Amino acid sequence: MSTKSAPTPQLSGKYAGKAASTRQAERRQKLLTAGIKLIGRDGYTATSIDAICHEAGLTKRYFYESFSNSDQLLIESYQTVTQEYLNTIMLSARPHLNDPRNLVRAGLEQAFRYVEENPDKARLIMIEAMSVRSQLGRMYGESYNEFVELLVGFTRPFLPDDELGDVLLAVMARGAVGAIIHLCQGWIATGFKQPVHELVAGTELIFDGMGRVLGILA
Amino acid sequence: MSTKSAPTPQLSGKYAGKAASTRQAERRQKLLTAGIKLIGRDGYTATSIDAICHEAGLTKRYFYESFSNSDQLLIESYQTVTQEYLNTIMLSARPHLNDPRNLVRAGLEQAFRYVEENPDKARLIMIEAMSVRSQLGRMYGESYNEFVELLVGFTRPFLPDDELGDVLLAVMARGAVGAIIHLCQGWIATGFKQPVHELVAGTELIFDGMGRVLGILA
DNA sequence: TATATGTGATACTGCTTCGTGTCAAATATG
DNA sequence: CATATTTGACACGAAGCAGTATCACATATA
Repeated sequence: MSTKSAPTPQLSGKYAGKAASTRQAERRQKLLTAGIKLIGRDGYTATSIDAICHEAGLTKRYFYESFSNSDQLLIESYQTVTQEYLNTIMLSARPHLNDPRNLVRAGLEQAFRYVEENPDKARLIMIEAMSVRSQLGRMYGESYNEFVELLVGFTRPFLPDDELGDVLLAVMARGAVGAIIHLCQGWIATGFKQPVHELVAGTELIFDGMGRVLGILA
Repeated sequence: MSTKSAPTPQLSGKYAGKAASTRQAERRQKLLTAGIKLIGRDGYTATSIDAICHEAGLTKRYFYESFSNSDQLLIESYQTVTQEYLNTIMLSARPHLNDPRNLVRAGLEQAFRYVEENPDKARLIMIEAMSVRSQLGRMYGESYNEFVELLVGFTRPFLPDDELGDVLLAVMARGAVGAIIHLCQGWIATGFKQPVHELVAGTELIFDGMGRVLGILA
């Protein structure tokens, strides 16, 4: 009983041909995907942990293996989708880094198009995330500011040396982000009735005005 | 037993010196006030009907006398507070109806000041209302558009005959509302750290730019 | 005083969800 | 084949809340 006492502890054994860490990562990903889908489609408060597990084809045990509660999943979902959203906008804008007007237009078009093509994800990051934002004001200062940083980053190269002040520039950028988000929220809530080009054109005019104030455009 | 069968039904009797309808209206108002306070302070999902009744000094029976469920109360609270919010802004702006710059400044100052002075109410209409907005997209098209109408109404007198198109004007106005709301949301979430004058100044610049685009300002 | 209605406190049912625990089947190792 | 771990299905207790009902007390009218 002593010689064989520890019967080959077999830590991190394989199963289904995959290592334990791999399996766990896959489960986590499944839960995240399921959470994004259900929370975005049905709303955060209407989505139970059981429902997410069912959608993911797993059981609750594995939910608590990867997340401590449903807030955690919402936060992670929010960050994941927000990152994806910003990436697609950046990719659309990047080809026009030297032309402010086309830069704005390309970015805005993608900002709205993504919402139309991914309504659940958009609902998640633009509407449902508020449920937890009220509890975690931090998120507002973290993941969300990336959007603002993106905007300021695109703008700065065109700025004259006027020195308007970083504070005011930041406020304007946050306001611009708010304009886009708010228009998307209304768009989602009314079933995407308004054509995308109208939203883009109107938002372009707002950016146009800010460009003039900043001394970038005529 | 038949002559006195209907024992003086005594419909709508008095109590505590007040008519039945008066008493009921007072109870309803108490519940509304309590709901605004608690939902704004603790969040919609964290506020139970029992808690609202306790805060109002009433019992559940009277909650269901005036509202069919908690969603109803949230909607009514939202509409009440939104109306109050718009009224204070209008009152602040009205003295400057002939001067666009001061009109904008006065309106914006009040828009932010109200939030700082009534954080619970602001949280209610700018953050918690989203909880039910996702289910009732209608609200977005009703009570909320009053804000947009307010803005367009203030703007129209200054518009040249350029005819930019009502559609684009509406999109711009909704975007401007979104900018303000979004800035307020962030401001609330970060505990009102940023001084109000910075928010006003930055937002003023956005409106300034829109004014130029619309041909109102130089 | 007697009766009817308004009021407040509280109990109760039914439902849902969370978070944890149990147990048998499936898959690995020796 | 024997043993250990992983997995899935499900059960269970605790808690919270919605919505309704009950009962004693307060206030009105006759």
